[in-house]
Parts: sequence; C-alpha cells; structure tokens
Amino acid sequence: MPRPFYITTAIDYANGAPHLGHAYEKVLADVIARYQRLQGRSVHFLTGLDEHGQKVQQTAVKRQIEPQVFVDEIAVTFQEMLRNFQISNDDYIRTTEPRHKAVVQDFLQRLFDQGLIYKGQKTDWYSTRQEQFLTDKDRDENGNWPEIFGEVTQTTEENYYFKLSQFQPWLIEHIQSHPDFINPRFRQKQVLEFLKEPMNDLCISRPKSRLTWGIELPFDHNFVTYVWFDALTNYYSAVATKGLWPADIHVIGKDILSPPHAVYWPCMLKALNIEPPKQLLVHGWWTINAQKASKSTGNASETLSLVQSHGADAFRFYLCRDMVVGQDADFSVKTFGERYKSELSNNLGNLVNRLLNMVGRSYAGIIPSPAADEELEKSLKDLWVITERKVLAAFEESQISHALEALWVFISAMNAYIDTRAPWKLAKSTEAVDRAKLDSCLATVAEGLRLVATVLTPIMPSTCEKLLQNIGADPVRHFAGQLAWSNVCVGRKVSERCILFPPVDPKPEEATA
RNA sequence: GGUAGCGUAGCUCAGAUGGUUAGAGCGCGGGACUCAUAAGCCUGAGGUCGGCAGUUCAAUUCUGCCCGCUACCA
Repeated sequence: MPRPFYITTAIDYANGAPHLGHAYEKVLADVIARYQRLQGRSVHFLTGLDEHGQKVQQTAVKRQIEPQVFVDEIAVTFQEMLRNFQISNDDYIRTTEPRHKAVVQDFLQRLFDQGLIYKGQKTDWYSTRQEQFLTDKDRDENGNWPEIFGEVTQTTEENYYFKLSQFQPWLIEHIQSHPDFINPRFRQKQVLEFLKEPMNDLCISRPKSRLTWGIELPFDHNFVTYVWFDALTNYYSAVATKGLWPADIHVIGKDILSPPHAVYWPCMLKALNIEPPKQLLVHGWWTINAQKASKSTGNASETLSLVQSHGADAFRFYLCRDMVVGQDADFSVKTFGERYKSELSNNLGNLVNRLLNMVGRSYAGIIPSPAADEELEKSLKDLWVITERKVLAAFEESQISHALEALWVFISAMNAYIDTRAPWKLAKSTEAVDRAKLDSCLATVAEGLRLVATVLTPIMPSTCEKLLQNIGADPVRHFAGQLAWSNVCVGRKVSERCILFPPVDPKPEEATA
C-alpha cells in the first residue's frame, strides 16, 4: 500500500474577502489532488485559514466584536468559495482550533527545551498612531518619519527568537541535493541567492501588551507566538495524528516562497527533527485586466462572479489554461469569454453534439461497432497515444496548461477527422462499404470523447461526468484501464442533445469594455 | 542599490539542455462544406524571437553589457 499523497495549499489570511488569487491556488491544488485520486492513490488534501494576528485583532476591535466571531464569519465566506469552485479538500484547518494550538505549543516547547528558542532584546522605532514598528525604509528622503506615523518613539522590546541561522548550511545543502524541492526550478535560484547572506534569527513572539490574539507561548504566558510558527505549522498540525507527514506538495504563491516556505519552514522542521515537505509548488500572480489585483478596487473579488455566469468548471478550465504554473498571468473577462466560446463551446461542446446528433439520426442513438478502421482512424489512435503521454507527463509535473494544450490538439484533430470522413455523406449512401466507414467514424469519435472526458476529469469534474453520461459511458473512478483506446462505448445509448457550455451573454458593462 | 523573473506574430502566450523554412490560440483575409451550440474544416497574410557585442562551423536559445516591465531583498 503506497503512502497517501498529502497536498496542501497555503492557508488564507482571515482579513478580507476571498479573491481570484485564493481561488486559483485552491483550484490548482484540487486538480492535482483529483488527478492523484484518479491515478489510484489515496489522497489527503488540506486547505484552511490563518486566523490570528494583528490585523484580525484590529478589525475585530474596530467592529466591536470578538476576534473569534469575526474569523468565524470570514471562514464561512472562504468555505463558500471552496464549494463554488468544487474544491475537493479532505480537511479544513483553522489556526484557532485546539488541535492546531496544541501542536504549535508542543513545537515551541520542544525547541525552547533544546535551547533553540531564546529571549532577546531589540531596539525599534514605534509609531503609536499606526500601531506598528518602523524601519529605516519608512523614512522619507530627508531621513525623517513621514507625517502619517505621528509621534515615533524609540522602544526596546524583549521577544523570543528562534535560532534559525544555525540551520542555514543544512538548508543550502538540502535545496541543492533536492532539485524537486522547489518547483518550478527557476525559483530555486532566488532562494539560494537569499541564502548567500547570513540569516538573522527569527523573531517569533509578541508581548501580550501589543497582541493578545494569538497562541500563547507555553513557557512564557506574557507572550503569544507571531506569524510563522502559528501559520506554517498548520501543515503538520492538521495531520499530526494521521501519520501523513511529510507533505508531498505545498502549493504556494511566489510571494511566500522565500523566506517563509523555503527557509523558515524547513528549518523549523529540521530543528524538531521532522522531515521537510517533498515539494513547494510555486505559482505566480494573476493580474486583472493588466492591473495588479487589488482589495481596494475589488477587482479581484468581482472576477469570482464568473463562476455564477459560466460555471465552476469553465472557470477552473480558464485558470488552468491561461496560467503557466510559476509565471504570472492576466485575467480578463474578455479572454475568459473567448476561451469559453472558442475552446469549450465550439471545439469541445459542439463536437459532442456533432456525435450525438449523428448517432441519433443514423443509429437510433446506439453507438455502432467500428467496422472499417483505416488510416484515418489509425492516425487518430496514434495521436491519442501521444496525447495521453503528454497529458499525464504534464499532470505529473503539475503543468496543467500543458496538459490542456495537448488535449485540445487532439480535440481539434477529431473535428478535422469528422470533416475528412464526412459522415453526413456516408449516411446517405446505401453501399455497405460506406456504412462500415460510418460505423467506424462514429465509434471513433465516441471513443475519442470518452478518453478526453476521462483525462479532463480532474480539471472539469462535473462537465466530464455529464459528457460521459451523455455518450453512454460510465463515470470515471480510476484511470487504470480507462486511458487506452477501447470499444467500451459500443452498443451504449447516447442522449439526444447535450449543451455542455451554453452561450453566455456578456454583462452590458463588460460588452463595451 | 542588490538579486531573480519576464521582454517571441495585431492580441494572449507556448517553446528551444545551440542546428533544417520559429509555434499555438484568438483576431483578420480567402475557399470548400453542412452532421453540429451560425459551430467545424482547409488556406493566406503577419515575427531581423527587446537592443548591442562576444563565444561558436552555427544563437532567438549560451556569456557580457544596455533598455523596459515585475517581484523579492536592502
């Protein structure tokens, strides 16, 4: 029995509404999780919410509610997003849960007992008005503190530090000897560059006088732990009792690769004598209509409404199709609409109806047996072998856009194949030879579509299920034995008509954009 | 300022561990067809692969410098 495949996303910070970036990361992880399940592996897929910290506390105070009440509200909106995008996570961790707090405190205590956490002092400038610490880069060009900070005072604060620096040599060696640790590879350089400089130890606490909304240090009740020990530990705390560690993939954005995930997290684990995760899968950022995604303009949240108009699967498809994992991509309603119409409605959806109609007309809806396979059929089958190999390789590398590219080459080839065969002509012929060709043509397209829908299931689960059902095929449970060209659809009854991707009218304000 | 990434057809982007005429989709022009969600197919136009220099028999692909954009760090 192989070890279960454990995949996570970063946990979202509970301060604000879910937006495109949140959704994308879940979709990417979900596609990989579904792929692995179809490959027959047992999968554990975790996502969750990061609920502590200054900003949450501030917002709660502002709204005059308990922080827990506030994050409970936020959690609902994020979980609703997961449902909207058909995310198949097996667990949802919230950092305010007892199971999480217990592990965080255990980690901290163990490191403290080993002498890897120590108390230190640091002198800082503090802005009372903004309630934040300042650094030299906050100064204006004359070296003064800008007006917005109000009175700035110098303070000395005691805090706890984790001896991060002593794990630096190990980390460099680990990254160099595990080329798959950071995917895509080019991100690795960035991390190794960062590691050329000596690291500072990591400040891991805040005094309760400043921050109460956090997990208390087990060895000093006057402090809570701050950010990284709280947030990163979720990956472990969620499966602490399940024996699933190490994680196979942490799906994260490029902004939190270095230092948090590529430096702090592996060093924390090393200090605790726990294996590091196998891989960090680092995706880029979406811009919205060529502009940076912004909470203030709300552009990143508004895009999510396309789930309602076009459906979760179409949205998932677009996200997977248009972003090369690791690079940035631009999201636009226009591009979304074009992809939807062209690739989903016209290429794929219409192809399904071409088949259904012809099978209905010539065979009373029963898929015929391929009676006369010739060169045309053979070359399509050969193309499938290539396509299958490319698609699976792309999934294995988490390069979903490559899988879709290859798949659409095959879909186009099927449309071209139909035109070459011209089954509407064959259907008018009374010659047995033509009838045999017609049999083959429709059987071939049916089988091609079955294969496409099978392998496309991780990306568009509902649509593929519907497609398979409409061509009389069984739902996909596993890829095993399902990806080879076969005649399983022969004799199956197809439905009359199936609109997988109905035309969607653009909203009035978008039509002019 | 340092580091990394990006800069390829009108648009959005793939790709090349250096090697025949650099690819796709969309958009645009032309054509034949009609089974289908006015979809599909064929075909054409369109690029000195950011600029300069170097290494090489050969560079868009490697190296250096420069320019522009982005991110991280200081």
